[in-house]
Amino acid sequence: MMEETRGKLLRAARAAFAARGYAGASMDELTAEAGLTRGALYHNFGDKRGLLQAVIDQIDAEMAARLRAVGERASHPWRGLLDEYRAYIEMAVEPEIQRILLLDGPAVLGDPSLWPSQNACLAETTRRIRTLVEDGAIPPVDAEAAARLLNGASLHAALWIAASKEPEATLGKALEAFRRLAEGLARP
Amino acid sequence: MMEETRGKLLRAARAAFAARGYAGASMDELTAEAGLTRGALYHNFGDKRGLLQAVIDQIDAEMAARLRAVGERASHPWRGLLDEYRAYIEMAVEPEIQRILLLDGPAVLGDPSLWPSQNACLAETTRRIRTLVEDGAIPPVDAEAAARLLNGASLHAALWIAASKEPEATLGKALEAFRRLAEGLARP
DNA sequence: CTTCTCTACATACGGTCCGTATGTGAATTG
DNA sequence: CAATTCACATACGGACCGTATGTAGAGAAG
Repeated sequence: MMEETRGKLLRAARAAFAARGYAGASMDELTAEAGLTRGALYHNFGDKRGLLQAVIDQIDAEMAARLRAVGERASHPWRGLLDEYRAYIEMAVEPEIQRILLLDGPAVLGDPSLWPSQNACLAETTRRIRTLVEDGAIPPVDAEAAARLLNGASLHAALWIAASKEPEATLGKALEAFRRLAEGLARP
Repeated sequence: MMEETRGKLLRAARAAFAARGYAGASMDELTAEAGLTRGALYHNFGDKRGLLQAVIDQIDAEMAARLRAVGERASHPWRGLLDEYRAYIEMAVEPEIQRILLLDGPAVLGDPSLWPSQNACLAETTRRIRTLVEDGAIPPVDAEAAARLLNGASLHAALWIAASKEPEATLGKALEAFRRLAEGLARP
């Protein structure tokens, strides 16, 4: 079964990329870990970049689903936006996501918005901002531009937190500063 | 003269990293381009990462100087902040800076704020925000947190612009959204 | 039932690249 | 003038990626 092979390789690749980084991950080791050889890998994913792309698509989809769930649980649309970004930052602190999606991904594959996965995370936050504008909850703004900037801010916050000695305190500072910035969107 | 050798290698490395990316740049080619061999490189910079570090320190210092110059030319402190970030975004669109400092740098060396260069750019914008707070121009805010988020937003804006079909229009959208976010800092 | 083809991998090979170990000529020091 | 150090060159080993080739099994064709 080919689908099973792909699954095994994806799991092994996620673990290897997360643990050693894209450049440091050996395809021989990684495939052996999955009980296969590089032949299977090149047959299914084309090359090493293709494998990274597949891993990223998977992670991106998972993150977008988590974001949407968080946003939908919120009592108020504006609160939903803040909750989503809090969740985004917290996810971006996870080593696997940070290493693969935020550091290696852009370096190897270039601008995330050009990825085939279409960057589901970005689409999700863009959609939410657009909804806020359409509902009149915030003044008109280019939703994609705002989402991109807020995503960038969140991502940097996550790098900061991950490298911090006191992650909890740093998270608090980052969230407070983020709220201030986001409120710039809410004012006329 | 050792300083001259370092200079030659740094120039060649900047060009090679910018053109082919860190992973794609061959140290044999790069050193040959400088009229030297890998021996000189390992003697002066330790390893490939050390060379990247040196290149990044150089670029970072240049950017910080440019930022400071822009900020000081401004008529008003708040305007200085906006001008600085406009300049930051415009610099971050330059292929050399984007490729080396923003994409490969974090992937290879990790969080920029931990770099020996101390990230002069971040220090510069942090200093400017702190000044605004101390002068009472904006309400109190954690200057480092705000600077990190705004830098992250700018960086993402630059990636967006660089990948855009119509960079000028995209730059306009990004700057407008950025102004909105920054104004969140200015309100009580 | 036989044969042929096609698929999904495995194996083999070549070339590139990095880091280190070693060599070397010039400058410096005592 | 001998000895040492420095700044760089050369040589070597090992790892890794991509491709070319091999192969066992399944299904189609006749």
